[in-house]
Amino acid sequence: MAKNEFICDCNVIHQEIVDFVLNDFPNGEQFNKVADFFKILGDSTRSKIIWSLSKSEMCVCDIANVLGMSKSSISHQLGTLRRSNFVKCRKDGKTVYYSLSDDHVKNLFKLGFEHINHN
Amino acid sequence: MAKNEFICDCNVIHQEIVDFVLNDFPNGEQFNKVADFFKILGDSTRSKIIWSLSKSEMCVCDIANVLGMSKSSISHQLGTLRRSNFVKCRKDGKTVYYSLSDDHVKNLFKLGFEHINHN
DNA sequence: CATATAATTGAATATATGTTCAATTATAAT
DNA sequence: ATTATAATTGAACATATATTCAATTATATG
Repeated sequence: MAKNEFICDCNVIHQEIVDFVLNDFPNGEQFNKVADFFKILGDSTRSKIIWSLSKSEMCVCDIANVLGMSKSSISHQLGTLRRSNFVKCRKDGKTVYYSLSDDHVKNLFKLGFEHINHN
Repeated sequence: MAKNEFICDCNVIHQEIVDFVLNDFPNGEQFNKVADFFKILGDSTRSKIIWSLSKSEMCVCDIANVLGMSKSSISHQLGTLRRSNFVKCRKDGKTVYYSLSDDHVKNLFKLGFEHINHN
């Protein structure tokens, strides 16, 4: 009994195509990682933060003012961005300054912007 | 009264930085579009579908078999991908064949994969 | 026409996620 | 020490989203 029968009630499975695609199919963990990576960019608040930091290093308060949002929500999002290595921070007295981790993110983000303005 | 006072309880706002960043800040709609764009890629099921379609045109049933998921859930996700123009489809009899809309998506997706394998 | 099947759809459910609010931490200043 | 403030944190809440299930549509075939 083919494993297909558990999943599908079709007769027209193109087995050779299924096999071809499955042949070098990355493992699930790979897909989770890519998805998690893109997910970070998939929120307008975070994308505004990334845009802002691509212009200048900023403290939490600056970002809150630019976005017109509470410091708390910005801080939560910065935490998310920090944990997924999109941004880094340095502390100076009571103030914490954030900046983009590297240009890689900046470039990919720009590609996204180009994309939406092209279509 | 500065508009800041509504948002922030800080004294150390760097007004010149805030102004500089606000100077050519895209409107909210732009950020929504970019975020929505990345959000589509930010799900492992959809990223598996995109990977699969980057290998070959496939019918719904083929994809369900490759991913080991129900036809219904795949069809729902294909609907999402179709509505946001990531994939296109053609009908042949009872079968619907899906493929990627263009190489742009494919390339951006590959960048994501490269990214996670570099860090 | 009646039946079979590939695919879609809508409703329901469960889970994930973003923001708010209140409390807390860490640092500076008096 | 006490007070003030920039930032973080956890819990609660509301919203968004992915999958399942059942029903339906569209096409092909006997």
